[in-house]
Amino acid sequence: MALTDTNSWTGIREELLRRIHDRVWEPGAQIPHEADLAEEFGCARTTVNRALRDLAESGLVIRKRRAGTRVALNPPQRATLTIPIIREEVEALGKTYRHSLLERAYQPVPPMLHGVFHASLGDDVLYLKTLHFADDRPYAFEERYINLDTVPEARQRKFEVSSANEWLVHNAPYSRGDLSFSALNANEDTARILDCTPGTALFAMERITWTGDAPITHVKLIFAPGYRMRSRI
Amino acid sequence: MALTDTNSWTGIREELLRRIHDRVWEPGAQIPHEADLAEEFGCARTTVNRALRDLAESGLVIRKRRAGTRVALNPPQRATLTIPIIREEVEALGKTYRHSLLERAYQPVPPMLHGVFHASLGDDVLYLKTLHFADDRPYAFEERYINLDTVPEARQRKFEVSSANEWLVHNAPYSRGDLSFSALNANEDTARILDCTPGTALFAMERITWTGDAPITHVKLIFAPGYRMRSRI
DNA sequence: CAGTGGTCTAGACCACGAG
DNA sequence: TCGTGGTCTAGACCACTGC
Repeated sequence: MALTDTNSWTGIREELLRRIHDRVWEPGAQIPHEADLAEEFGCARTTVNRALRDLAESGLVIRKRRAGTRVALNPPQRATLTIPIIREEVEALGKTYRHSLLERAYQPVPPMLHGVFHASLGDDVLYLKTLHFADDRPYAFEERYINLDTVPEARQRKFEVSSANEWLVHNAPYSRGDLSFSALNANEDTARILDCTPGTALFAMERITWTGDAPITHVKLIFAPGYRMRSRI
Repeated sequence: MALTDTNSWTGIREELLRRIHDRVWEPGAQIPHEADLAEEFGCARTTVNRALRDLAESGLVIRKRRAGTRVALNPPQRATLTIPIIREEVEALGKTYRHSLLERAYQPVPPMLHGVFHASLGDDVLYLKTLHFADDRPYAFEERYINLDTVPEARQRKFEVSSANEWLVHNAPYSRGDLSFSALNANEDTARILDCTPGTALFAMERITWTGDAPITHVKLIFAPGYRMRSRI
């Protein structure tokens, strides 16, 4: 009866979705085995598997060996957000990008990062302070620490032409990263740099990336007032 | 030479990842066809396909028919963030959750949402103002509009015991949602409700969910000071 | 222990889109 | 147009885990 192709895995996925939405299968209820569904749809079990795997990835069903597949009780709302390189983000807005390196220094690991950059405490890290512009207006302020144990080549780079962001993406691929987002009030310095009033609420993103167990870099990005991060479920 | 199983799709994925990280295949370069890789690893093409598909999903390679597979030039940083039901988020922190309904009213569609809730302008929407607590401290303040055309049953619900959030998740599954995150300064009202100083920077999330083309609900959540949203790449 | 999902195979046909 | 990825099949064995 389905209008969709029940022979393609996407078609099967749509039909399964429909049954979940229409409460043919209640939340928490177990749904038929792959083998049964395959028979019902007249396709190979692999195809049903593909459809169910996709639903499981989006969190709508929970699959366990032996226990079968159940409709999720509290379908988590998963959103994939793409964090582009700032230059691309700005250019996608139709604006002209440029950035300016405010500071470049070798510093001891700051206390905040001791737990993370567990490099020998005497060692220095490369500290970079960058301001990103969109059409000559401040767009985001970046503070970055680079682990020189992991990326020694960074010593040779000035990061004036291409930003550390881009250079690292191309030259020190990470395998894992921790992200966090928050809101903070602009202090005197930040306000001056981002050209706003002290106290203004600003959107901030922090990120640490790792290659295996070795931390590569820690970045804190503070966006100019009015920034919104968007995503779609 | 690889230490990983080269017969499992995850093993193959790790080996491909290694070659990308080690620059065996430069960014932008084309990598061998599935068939060649399958031969090299001594496995079925399907298995290589699975590994490559996974890398493509995470944005590390770009696949096109006829054109082959290339290492992405600017691997976008994709993060999957899971937005839980607030009650679960609070309980996961080991705190006690409760919520309090501050207001429940039928209102005309607010101007801000005219473009979205293109219901006949005379129609009312259900407006809800809720405060979420963690251990009796304000956790998040929620303002919500519910489209009664889409979810007429909401009229019957008081939303005092179970929150609108949970009720909707269970009773009006959405097919699509738009999310945005921002920072804002607490105004007098918000500050009073969230028990903070006016002007404090607060983290806010807005979400509109749809079922097909019909909007279900618009929510704006403003979190108490100090909130961080975390994610992992 | 045994049932369920997870994965792999070898082969086939198809759809897209670059050249 | 035709090479490349996308998908489907029928069958098999395996791994996990609830019963």
